[in-house]
Amino acid sequence: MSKLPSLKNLSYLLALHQHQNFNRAATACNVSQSTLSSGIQNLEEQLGCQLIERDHKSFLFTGMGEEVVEQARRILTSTEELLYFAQSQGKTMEGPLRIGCIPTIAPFLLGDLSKKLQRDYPNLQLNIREDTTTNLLHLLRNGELDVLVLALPIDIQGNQSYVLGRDPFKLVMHKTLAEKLEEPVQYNKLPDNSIFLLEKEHCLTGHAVAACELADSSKINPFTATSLHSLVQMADAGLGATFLPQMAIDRGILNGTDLVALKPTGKEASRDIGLVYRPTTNRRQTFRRFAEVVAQLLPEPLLE
Amino acid sequence: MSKLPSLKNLSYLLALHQHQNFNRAATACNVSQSTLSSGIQNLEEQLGCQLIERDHKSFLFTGMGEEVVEQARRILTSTEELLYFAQSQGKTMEGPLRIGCIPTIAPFLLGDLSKKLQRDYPNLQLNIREDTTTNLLHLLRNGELDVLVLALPIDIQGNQSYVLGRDPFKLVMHKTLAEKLEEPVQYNKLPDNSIFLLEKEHCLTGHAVAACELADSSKINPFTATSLHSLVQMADAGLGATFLPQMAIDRGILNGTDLVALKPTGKEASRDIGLVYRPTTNRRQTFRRFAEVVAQLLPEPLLE
DNA sequence: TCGTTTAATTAGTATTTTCGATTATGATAA
DNA sequence: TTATCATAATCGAAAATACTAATTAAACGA
Repeated sequence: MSKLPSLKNLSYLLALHQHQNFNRAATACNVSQSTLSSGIQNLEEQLGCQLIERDHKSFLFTGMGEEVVEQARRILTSTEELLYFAQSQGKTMEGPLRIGCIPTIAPFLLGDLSKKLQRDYPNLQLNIREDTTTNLLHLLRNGELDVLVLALPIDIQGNQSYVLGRDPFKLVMHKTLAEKLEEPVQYNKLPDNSIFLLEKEHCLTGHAVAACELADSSKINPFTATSLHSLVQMADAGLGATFLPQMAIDRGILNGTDLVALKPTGKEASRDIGLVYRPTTNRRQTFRRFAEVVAQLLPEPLLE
Repeated sequence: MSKLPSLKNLSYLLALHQHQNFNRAATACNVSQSTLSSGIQNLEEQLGCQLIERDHKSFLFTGMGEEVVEQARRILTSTEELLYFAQSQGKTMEGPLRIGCIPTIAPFLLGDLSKKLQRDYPNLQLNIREDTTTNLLHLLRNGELDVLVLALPIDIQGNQSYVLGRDPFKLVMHKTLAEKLEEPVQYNKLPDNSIFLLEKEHCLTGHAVAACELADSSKINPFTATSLHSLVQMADAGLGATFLPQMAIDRGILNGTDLVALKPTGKEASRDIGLVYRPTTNRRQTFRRFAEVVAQLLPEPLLE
């Protein structure tokens, strides 16, 4: 069996991929350009295939090169995790914690969360990324994030997860519109096209439609918003109603508006908030503790 | 950030864990005992924690040492996979393929399968392990196997899977017992304690009970068998009936007996045969092609 | 007590890695 | 056109490291 590529050379490859320039990559690695250059050549020789195409002056990663980069990133991440795990003697709630969170949770959770975590666990270094579910899962897979706070259920693609709590949906509309309605609101009392939702990239939309038994799509306005705040503004302008998560309402998203929140139809009109992490992690203890802290900030904590 | 541990030292640690002896481990690594010894010490220093307890003469892995071994095994496996992937230029159906298979599938599949694979893909080196579902999943996780052929549904623990085909259950009994029965067999026509099953370690048992709607446990004999062949012998001796997968019957497990196979109750009286692999694999193409070959050998192939 | 087996240690050697300087190539500006 | 700049590859010397053989020290069994 031929010799394994060295982690050092793999990290050179990653740096080169990131900086797309030998000198800058070398600087980032704290080595000379020649070291990095020969490291890459070495790697290509060991792997027996071309990773980058050199066309004098510049270069380009080959398809294989890109694949190797992906794989190498995972290997290096695992090794870094091993190192950190051992160095911290497996202690919980220490070291960097890279959290991914979706846009319909992040603004209503992370403020209080990071305040609390920084107070109670000063050795925990938080690093937060807000993005769509799909992108976050990709970053998790590649080891660029440690743990995700998402709305479930979703396809977690080979990761592990558990539910932290429930976040009820409320039907939000201008108070003048709400006057003649009683809870739970029957959607057929609403005019057609009067319910506004987020773009379908946001899982909130799907979850709300499912949980609130909003089968009658004629009530849904085809115009979609890009954020909860624009939904609020549209509703406040009297254009119609919308669904908002209780979390957002609790953090005052309706303050200064003339909107009221009503209970919608659907006996489980809520979304689940859950934690997702790689099955190969060695930080389950930390994630568990983290989960408990997050759960305390949810409208309906649900953690055995 | 401190320096990453080297793959070499990690492999020394794995060898030591495997051989539990510095000399033998060193020999296995093709290095001298002193090299391995200092490699381990080096590693302990880098990781900043004790991995093995030395009590003069002998040694013992610490808890942390065991954890590090687990993690290191994954890292090395990934790196080996990367190496092989690159060296084979990502070609499919080449190189070693380490297959795990359960005892109620293996004997009726692997003969034909390996013959076929060796003929069509001479560059594929098969390596087959037969064990229980639980053990196979553990070996898969640790990178000691590449792909599993199992009966689904089961908890695949963060792995990925798909179904290859269906394998119907048949109720097998002595022909004299079968004379007065009609298909599908109503279990209440059978005497109490007359159905023999495998030990509960075999998932076949659970699958059969569920799929064949065998709720009435008074029919099940508490004595359990350890292999399908002993079930056959017990049934042939007239002790009672049993469930066998169609695969086994097709490969002639009833030859030379006075047993007949009847259709049992249950509108989906069958188990699914599926493939399981790590989500981080880079050999999906190979697994897919492999799956197609396996599917062709199943009673009811089911692969889109 | 002596010989055996074990892992750690030591000192010398071999190998690998790294750097700085240099070269070669193309792009850009004068 | 020529000079200048930026890029990546190459080369030889220096530094760091990995490795070995021989030795030590401790434990065990005959």
